[in-house]
Amino acid sequence: MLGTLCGVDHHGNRYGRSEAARAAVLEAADDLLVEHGFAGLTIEKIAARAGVAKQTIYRWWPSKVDILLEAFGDDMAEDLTPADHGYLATDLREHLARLADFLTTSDAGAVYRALVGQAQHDPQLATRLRDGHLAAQHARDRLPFERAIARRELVENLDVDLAVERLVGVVHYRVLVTGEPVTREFTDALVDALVLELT
Amino acid sequence: MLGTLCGVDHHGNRYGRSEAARAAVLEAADDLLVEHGFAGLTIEKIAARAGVAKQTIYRWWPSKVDILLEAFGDDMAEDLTPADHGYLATDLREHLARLADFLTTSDAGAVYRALVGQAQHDPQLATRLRDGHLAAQHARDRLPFERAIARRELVENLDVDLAVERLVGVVHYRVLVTGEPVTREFTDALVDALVLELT
Amino acid sequence: MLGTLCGVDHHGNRYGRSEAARAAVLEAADDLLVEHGFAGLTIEKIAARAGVAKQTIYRWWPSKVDILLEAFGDDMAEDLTPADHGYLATDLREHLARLADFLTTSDAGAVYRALVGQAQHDPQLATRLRDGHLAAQHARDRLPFERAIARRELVENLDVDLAVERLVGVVHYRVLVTGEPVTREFTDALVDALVLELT
Amino acid sequence: MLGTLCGVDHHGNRYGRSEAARAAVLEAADDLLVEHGFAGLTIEKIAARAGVAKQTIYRWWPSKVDILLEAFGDDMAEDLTPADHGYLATDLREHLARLADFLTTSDAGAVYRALVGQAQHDPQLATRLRDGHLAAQHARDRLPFERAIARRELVENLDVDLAVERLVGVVHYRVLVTGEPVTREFTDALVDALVLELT
DNA sequence: TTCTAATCGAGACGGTACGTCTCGTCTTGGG
DNA sequence: CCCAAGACGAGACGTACCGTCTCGATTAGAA
Repeated sequence: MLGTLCGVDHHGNRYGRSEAARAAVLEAADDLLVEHGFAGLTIEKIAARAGVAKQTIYRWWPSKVDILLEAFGDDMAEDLTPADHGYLATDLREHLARLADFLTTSDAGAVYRALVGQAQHDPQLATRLRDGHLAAQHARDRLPFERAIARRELVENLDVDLAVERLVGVVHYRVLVTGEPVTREFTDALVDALVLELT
Repeated sequence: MLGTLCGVDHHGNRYGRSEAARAAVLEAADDLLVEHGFAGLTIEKIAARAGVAKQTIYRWWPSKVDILLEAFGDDMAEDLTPADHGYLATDLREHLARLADFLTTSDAGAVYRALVGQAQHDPQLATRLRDGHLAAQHARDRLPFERAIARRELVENLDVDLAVERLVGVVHYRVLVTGEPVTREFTDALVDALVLELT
Repeated sequence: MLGTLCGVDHHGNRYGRSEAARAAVLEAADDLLVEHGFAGLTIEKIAARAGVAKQTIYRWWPSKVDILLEAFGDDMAEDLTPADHGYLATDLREHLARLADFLTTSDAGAVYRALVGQAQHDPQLATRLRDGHLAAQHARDRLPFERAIARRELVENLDVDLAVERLVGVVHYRVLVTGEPVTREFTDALVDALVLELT
Repeated sequence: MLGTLCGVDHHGNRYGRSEAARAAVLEAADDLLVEHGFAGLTIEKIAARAGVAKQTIYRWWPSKVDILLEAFGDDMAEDLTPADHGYLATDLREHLARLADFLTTSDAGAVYRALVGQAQHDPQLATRLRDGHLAAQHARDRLPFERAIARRELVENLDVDLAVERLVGVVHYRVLVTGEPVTREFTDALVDALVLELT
């Protein structure tokens, strides 16, 4: 949030930027990405759609991926924080199903896939994505395991990072590489196999 | 190979294309991708670097990803066909280590990552990539498991596809998403956990 | 003239530029200058009006004044070459009336006035205008006097340059500075006074 | 003059405008015109150079030519009021020499040339220039002739306007169009020829 | 041997988007 | 009420590539 000075609808002043313009740009970027894909997402079209001058975009965002990063915001944290059901298997089943849903059906997931795709060509974006979002998400992904360890459901010296990657990685692979559907049956089977192995 | 008619250095004839031009384009594309990244890979620059007219490129390749796909060629099949050591664990350990090496260090791996990245923005490319290369690779990835089933090392009704994805997917996740190094220790641990679980 | 290769209607080739594009640009520039003035004459609008890409303009003309200079072309030579009536007074009367008409009513005159105006801010344009057109026009302006000297109507040691400026300069002053109409009465009076003085 | 309230150095008060800001703007405009020419004279740069907000300029001057007009002020009246020597030839020689000097060497002359140049693209400016300065100057230019008529040096029914233009116009032509130097010899010759013809 | 048709290089063409610049307007907090 | 500061919508600037086109030269099998 940019502070109380920015909430008013105005055309700019020396003490703060236009919140209306900022919101319009983010929404336009989101819409255009979903409608026309990453290639169809140009600064020119964002500006036109948002009813905003190009210069206003360049003033606040260095590139279109910065717009997407800001539009992406905290969607991941909001949608992908695992709930605590008291059982590891249940926690993981729910969480992985949510992850699959997020990646394949949500608008935020579309932005995420575009960003990860672009990160293959842009090492700087890759770094920012990892530091800004993936690290935090990884910490959230660890929670079910850590809770299970705390309640003695799992052994203490478990390699939690590896366990997380063995779930999350497989789902990502389907989404990003093979493109096969990620059904509830698939994620449940993935979780069950792992939980069976670990306990 | 395009046959004996194409090998000569010439500026055109009515029965075949210039093999020299074809090779120059593929090499220029490869070089530019490695040097300047996917964004710096333009038809204009490929033509200039290859000493070839733009029209010659457009005549034979619909887009720059087609050039990359052709440059990518059968590198994957050559580098990533699993050897048969007689033991599932050994086969998988070797294969996964090769995969990690291919993805992170080889030129072909760089092209592969660029193509997968671009496929996030280009569903048509995604389809071609899957049909043309990923399906074949998946079949090769299955070989160690199928051989283990044949020699009764594994049960017959094993979900081989799932097992493959639980190995390959995790490595891809590290390479494409988190960017963490994929060490031999990591791939061995991945294989050992799976093999222990399945046998 | 650009040679026989340029007359064909095409979209460009390595041996010549598109005459159609060139003509469209010059005509569009002329039209826009007359309609919207020099300030409303932008490369963007010329391109749009001419149905031509901006790059095509930048390829051939360094700036919009170069377009005007080319559009101006040889209009001055065509319209302002004094005829020979055998009498100094008649020659000058006709010539000065033509000059007034050219400057105040013709499209080429509008371009000329814009160029002279712009030359006040652009010394390089001033030089090109003088070397390219004004010098030649001055030579033409001298013709009636030189013919009169040849036929002994005027003395041999007459300062022809000064005489020319005393006619042409006054007309320019009205057109460029005071904006008063330049009537036939005015130009005739100007000529008569001078001729009376010289003979 | 704007009164005693305006002389103080302040950042705003409710009774009048800042004289300091006004003077800074005029001086900055003058400097920028001389240093970078008319094209380099932008409201943005004037504001930056004068240490003044753009809005302050737009509040008081509709456009940059208005600033120049105000900066131009009464320089013409001060420099170009013909003195009375008692002889037509002397009056005119002095006056025309002063005019040439004013147009070619003074700062005010540079502003004048820029304004006349811009007036070729801007009919409104042309009108204001004529009504505001040129008419008054023309009246001053007539003075030597009117004094000569009064003292019977010239006939009463002389076309004074034409006579003025035949001197002033030729000098303007050299300055604005041909760019040739306007020497004392030239102006003297011009005057002498006219005076000889009229008397 | 000459003819013919496809390919080659070169590069001009109409476009689209880029990122920068300046315009003239607006909104603000302080004097 | 004026001032500075500066964000805003607007739109032109000159550049880079896009994908299409036209051209003359090159080439080798067919006539």
